[in-house]
Amino acid sequence: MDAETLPISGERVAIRVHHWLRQQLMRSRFRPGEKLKLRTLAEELGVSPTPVREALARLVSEGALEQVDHRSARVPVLSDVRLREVCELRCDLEGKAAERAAERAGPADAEALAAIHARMTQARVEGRMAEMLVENERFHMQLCALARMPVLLRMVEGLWLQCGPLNAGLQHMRFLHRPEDHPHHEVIRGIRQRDGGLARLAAQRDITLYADALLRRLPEINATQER
Amino acid sequence: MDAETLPISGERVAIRVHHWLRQQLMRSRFRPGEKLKLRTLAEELGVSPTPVREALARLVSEGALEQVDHRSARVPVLSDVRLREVCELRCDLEGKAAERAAERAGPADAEALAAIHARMTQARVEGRMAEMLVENERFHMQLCALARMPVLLRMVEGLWLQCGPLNAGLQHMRFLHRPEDHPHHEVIRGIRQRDGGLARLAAQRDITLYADALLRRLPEINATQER
DNA sequence: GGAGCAAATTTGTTATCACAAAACTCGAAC
DNA sequence: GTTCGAGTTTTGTGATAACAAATTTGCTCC
Repeated sequence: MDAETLPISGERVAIRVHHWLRQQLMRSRFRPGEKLKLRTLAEELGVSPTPVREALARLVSEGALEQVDHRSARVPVLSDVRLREVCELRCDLEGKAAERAAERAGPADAEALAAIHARMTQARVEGRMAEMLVENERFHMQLCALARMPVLLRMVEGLWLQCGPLNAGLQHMRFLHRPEDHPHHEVIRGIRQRDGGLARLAAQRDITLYADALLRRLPEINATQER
Repeated sequence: MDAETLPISGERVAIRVHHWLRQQLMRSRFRPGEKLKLRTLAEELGVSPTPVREALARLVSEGALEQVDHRSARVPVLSDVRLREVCELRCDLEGKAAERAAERAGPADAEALAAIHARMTQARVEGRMAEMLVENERFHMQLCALARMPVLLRMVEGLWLQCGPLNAGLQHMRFLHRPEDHPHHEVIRGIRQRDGGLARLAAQRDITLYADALLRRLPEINATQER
């Protein structure tokens, strides 16, 4: 489950470091406000500072990290209004993606989506929360991929990355809804029935529920921030 | 008007190179499909390859450049469908920004916007097309800034950057509409009257007209691509 | 003249080094 | 006990060099 070491995938070291850091951010390894130190990361990964530098620069450009005092990079501390903005944009963009996906996806795509959701539910009931979060992300990204809008997909990935460090606060959260009431079910139904409006509304409801839960937890999450 | 040399602004070399490359892309200095070579750029700017590398990596992450064969970076060649997608997303996001700006901006903001548009019109009638494009970009970015949504602003900047290399094709284009019919006027009116719906529709009409004109020119623009 | 292939050159990647600025440490003074 | 400051350490930046992969060149053979 854990991967303290660099993934073998990808050829260039800088790309591998970028993926690794991305994964660590989505798994909330770093707390909001924490500074990421060049040599520390390089030493842990067994590489030189140069590719780590490139990876950090990319993450800053993607909005996953923020530059502080024009020197070091740190995990952003999301304010209440900023988290609301990210979630509002996710509603717009993922809503559009869901609608387009319903128009373009075939039956096999809908079943693949259902399979992902099933794995997610299984992980949740068995208490493997980290895995649950991974499958949830996979569900949303797969939905966006079905819309066949690569620019939109990239933007949604960026928005997810900005929320990543906060997901730790969801690990110990109670169920937001009973399994059979999960909004994903209606999303899947929208895809199956090629009902774009239904898929859009369901996706937006899913995000809204997530946002509300996160906003309630935000004060205590930010209380644990570094510095 | 021209700036072959690095801007003095910003402290770090990598940041300056990044800004410079961004500017060059918006001014269509590089053709679609052109490869950007590390040592060539570094020599031209009188710096070492290291900061140029970081700048290129950032631009790839922003979608302004694309990685080819996992090695070099090149200016993307926008297909018809991809340009449509970018413009559709611009419609959605800038439309939302215009609506929010109308709700949040004050009278002084509206006049500042009108002043930018006046400078743009002046530049256009006097044939200074490059300057016209700069002022047009300033108008749209200022509009997004008035919405006070920093995440949205960053995403719109990214979308503009992807269209930047194509703007050369607009330099020699006929007027899209008579000056008094320019959609910007209705955007400004929407801001003045705090009419979010009007501002949104006008902004979207502006983008649609731009997109249609660009799509007509796209074949000949892509015909001049490199390699 | 064109195809194939090897040498030479170009080009991107990464590690190392020197440097400057920021952060930290540790006393001393009040 | 707190504050200030000098010296040390840490940390990021950018140039350089070594290396590898890709590209180009130029020659031969058909």
